[in-house]
Amino acid sequence: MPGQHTLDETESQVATRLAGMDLDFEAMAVTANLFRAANAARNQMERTVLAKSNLTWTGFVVLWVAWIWESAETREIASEAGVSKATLSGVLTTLESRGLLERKRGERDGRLVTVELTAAGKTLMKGLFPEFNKAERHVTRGLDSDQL
Amino acid sequence: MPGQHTLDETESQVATRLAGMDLDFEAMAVTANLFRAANAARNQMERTVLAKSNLTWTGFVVLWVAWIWESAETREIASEAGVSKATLSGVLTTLESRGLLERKRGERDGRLVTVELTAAGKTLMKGLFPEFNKAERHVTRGLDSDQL
DNA sequence: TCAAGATCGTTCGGAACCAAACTATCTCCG
DNA sequence: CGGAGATAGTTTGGTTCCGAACGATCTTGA
Repeated sequence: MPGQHTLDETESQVATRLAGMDLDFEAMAVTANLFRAANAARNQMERTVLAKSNLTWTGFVVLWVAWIWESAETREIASEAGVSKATLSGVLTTLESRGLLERKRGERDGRLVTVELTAAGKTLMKGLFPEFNKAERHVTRGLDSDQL
Repeated sequence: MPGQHTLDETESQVATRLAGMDLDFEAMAVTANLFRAANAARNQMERTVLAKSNLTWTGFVVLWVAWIWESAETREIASEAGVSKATLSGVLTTLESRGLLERKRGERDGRLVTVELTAAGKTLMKGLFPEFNKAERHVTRGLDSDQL
């Protein structure tokens, strides 16, 4: 998990390099660890569980939101998934072309688009999610030390 | 920061939708919060501090590593930045074309490439990093509640 | 010596990602 | 009504991102 250098080496290098600056080293460490943990977890999940279904992390999250909410509006999915609407538009096109979900124009409001999983999409999530959760459990184990 | 639904609404929807499955809801919540926090922090930094210098998060991290270590080998930067070597190759090309860093072939080992900031790159980091750190401090404030 | 194998960075193809510009639709108000 | 402005999703252009395939270079062992 660490790079070429140990954490101590990095820390000492950082200390000398940034000497004399008015910095918050704790905030630095917190964000660094936050991203290290998030990145490690994401890569782990993508390589193990998700790769088998040829899904990216974002693709999975999008499917998950639509699955949980039966059907969801795009701006809601974008917000939940933490991506821009532009990105979501592309991801939806990808997933739709694989037959995992469908777009439907809003009837009351013609600007809106709602997303709904197809039968294939539902089947996929039903089988995949428990496995995903098992991996989550594995990944989060012993994570608390990194958080503090 | 939240989506269309409150956390409670989402939680209740999740509970009914996933009833009867053998799941670890705590692990689910931990990873969800981890990514929410990381994503929010990253977007915040990119929009505020980094956008002014036309840098992405990854670009900044790459510059940072090379800056701290005076000069760094690419595989080391990739590891520290949490990206693949393929990604790093592209990012280095981008940053090099902007005159912020230089690639140098290893003399002893012709396979290696070391990266070094140019004068412009050093000047940029010297001015940018304290500001970045200030934003980090702001972002990490009150984050601990999300972590637990 | 020199051929196999390991290691390093780049390239390639395809997806994710965003801001900004754009189209379509709805709402508000005169 | 009907135009001005707000809102939703898509397109565009350019960067990031990855795995796999690739050349170049080093190492190892016979």
